[in-house]
Amino acid sequence: MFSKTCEYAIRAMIFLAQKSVGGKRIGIKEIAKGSGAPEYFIAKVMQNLCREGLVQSMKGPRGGFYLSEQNAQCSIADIVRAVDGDAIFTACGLGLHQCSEANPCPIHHEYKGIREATNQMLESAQLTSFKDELDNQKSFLKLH
Amino acid sequence: MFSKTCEYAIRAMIFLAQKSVGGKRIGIKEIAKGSGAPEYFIAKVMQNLCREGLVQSMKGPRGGFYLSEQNAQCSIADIVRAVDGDAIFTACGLGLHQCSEANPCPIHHEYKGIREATNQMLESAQLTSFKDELDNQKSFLKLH
DNA sequence: TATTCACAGGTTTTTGAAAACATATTTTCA
DNA sequence: TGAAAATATGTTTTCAAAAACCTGTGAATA
Repeated sequence: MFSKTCEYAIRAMIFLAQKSVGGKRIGIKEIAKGSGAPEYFIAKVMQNLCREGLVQSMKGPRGGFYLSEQNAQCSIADIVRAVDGDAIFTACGLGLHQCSEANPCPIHHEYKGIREATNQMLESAQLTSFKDELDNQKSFLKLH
Repeated sequence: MFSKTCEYAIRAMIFLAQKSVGGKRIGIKEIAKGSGAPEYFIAKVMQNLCREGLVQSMKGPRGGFYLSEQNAQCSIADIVRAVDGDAIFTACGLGLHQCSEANPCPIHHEYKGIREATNQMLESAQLTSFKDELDNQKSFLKLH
């Protein structure tokens, strides 16, 4: 569904959503550990997300990454768009570039339904909504 | 959604479903052209599908690939399983191996709904059902 | 029965995502 | 104000999927 990079990004952002309360900064090492992603790799991904404004960062001692109030409202869909682009929201299931409503591939209409359901799911999944479940151990990011 | 290899495979099988009527054999060159896949690459994919029994083949002059009656009943899901394995039918949306009903990731329940809808769509999409639409130009495999 | 056609299948090459590394830059705080 | 901490960024390496190549093998038919 998502690229490996995107999976790392989503996990890192959810981890941040749980840990970065009140603008608290979280170091890249802790993020890497908490999201189960390679440190150097997730560092680069976080930089990109930072440049796109989905997350904030601060250098220096006691620095790290953190979420603004607005960032906490962002959805999984926002992260996916930033990392994987919008192919998942628009691309043909069979990889046909010329597939469209007017020129549908054999599974176009069926696939469209799936795609729309996926879009809606990803758009409505906000980072804020994950914190409570994680805190109450109703969901988990890693084996505990 | 699918690997590039799998997209080729699905397209090739749909192409076959349209062209191989009454057990008529279709050469690999025509399949490559008709599915828009690299010739040598799709040849290897077809061999694998043949070994798994999803398609039949015959060597020699006037040889090629063809679908048995039973093969024509096979679904997109069957092809996906043969090429990409069943990860798409079971894997966690965030790529967490330990994610399960008892140990759900933050998007587990939402994603499960999508996955089940996808499964059902792929299982019910049989090759036979595509031929008519393609013949009547209600759907297309390539730009015409 | 020999020739030719087309799939079978092993090997190699290419490509791009993923991961790792090294260095620069910025910020904090003693 | 300088040392240390932490992100920023460019470069390199690794690895697997994708693509290409080449020779082997079986079947049809003239």
